[in-house]
Amino acid sequence: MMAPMALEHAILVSLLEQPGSGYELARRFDRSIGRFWTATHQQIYRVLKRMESDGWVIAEEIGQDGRPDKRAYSVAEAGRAELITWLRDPVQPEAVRHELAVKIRGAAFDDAAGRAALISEVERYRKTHEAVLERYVHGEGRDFPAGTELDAGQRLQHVVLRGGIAYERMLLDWLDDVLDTLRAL
Amino acid sequence: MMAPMALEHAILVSLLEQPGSGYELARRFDRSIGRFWTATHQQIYRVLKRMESDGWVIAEEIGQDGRPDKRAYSVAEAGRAELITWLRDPVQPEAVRHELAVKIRGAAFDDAAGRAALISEVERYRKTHEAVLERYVHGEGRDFPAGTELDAGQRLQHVVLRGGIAYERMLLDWLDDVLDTLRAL
DNA sequence: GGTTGCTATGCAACTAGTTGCATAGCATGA
DNA sequence: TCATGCTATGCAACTAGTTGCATAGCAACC
Repeated sequence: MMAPMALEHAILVSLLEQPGSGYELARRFDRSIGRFWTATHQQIYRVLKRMESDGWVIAEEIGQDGRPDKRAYSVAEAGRAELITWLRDPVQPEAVRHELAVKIRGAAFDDAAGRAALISEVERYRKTHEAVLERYVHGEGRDFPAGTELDAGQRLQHVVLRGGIAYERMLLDWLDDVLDTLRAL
Repeated sequence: MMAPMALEHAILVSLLEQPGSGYELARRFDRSIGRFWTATHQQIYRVLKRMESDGWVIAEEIGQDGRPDKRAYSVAEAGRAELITWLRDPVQPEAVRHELAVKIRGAAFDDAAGRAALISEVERYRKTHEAVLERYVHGEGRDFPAGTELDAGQRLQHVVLRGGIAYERMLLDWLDDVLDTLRAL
């Protein structure tokens, strides 16, 4: 049945790192995991139901004080086996979707006002990514301080974070190049 | 009606750069445009039909010698107006989907054989991106030789290509980091 | 005369992901 | 007591994209 369905596998990895409820997963998908996979809470709940009925995960109702009850999920043996099979499949070539690049090439067909608007937009976009980089670098200093012994899982998390940092730095440099190019038109 | 539907807009940009048939567009989406937006020929034909019935593009049947006839599309006024409106909308925050990063974090839950398989896979992945970078650099030398006068459209195409090159270089460096990390586990 | 292969277009069924909405528990403060 | 806001879960309708398949023109080669 082919290889896709990466959301399921991202959830398996996250639940293996730390079991949790759909709500907690949704919040992780807004932070750490969200760096390389995104999903809404609706989709997460839907997929968790399917994974539960496939026997990949096990749910446990947990009563809580001072807040609503929750269903905490953890990975079952079948889920772990599925993950390991998937890990050994080749990586799918990724579907590129870079809207900003489309807009930059599209700017050739807009007038001076449109190009000015695009410059503002690129500046705004750059600011949001500056903030993202700052957040990553801060997280790196907090979670992986120099000179600390790290286990395998932490070293793998760290190398993925370094990828995010490298990406954001590359992006900021390129956005400067874009701004120079747009201003020189 | 919100802002998404970027495929339509990528097609508009491509047809403004150069009118052409669905087949020709599909080939461009395998090369230049494919650098920042992907689509299958089935989807392109489907979307072109919709764009035609919305009056964004105009089709012309062209009889050809030595090969089947084709329907050549060009952008209508309504399509150009739509593109310009879209260009001025804010860029949507992109949905990140980085399967390899999921697999790297997942490797913490696999055994030595699984990590060895991942190393091979990363090496293979690295080779394909080496080839991509080479292709980009070659294309840059061919299309944008140093010291040439470029018009606005070409300068914009060039800066987008530079982004692709910067991305691939960053990626190759990071993959080396990943390989070092995996081997040191 | 048949096969292979590129050009050219498309339908149908499916999967994945988005958007809008709804419900409910419980705490805090006005 | 009412409003606000966070925790927590979910349904329904929709849009976008994928996959598998089908058809046909025409050239070149065997």
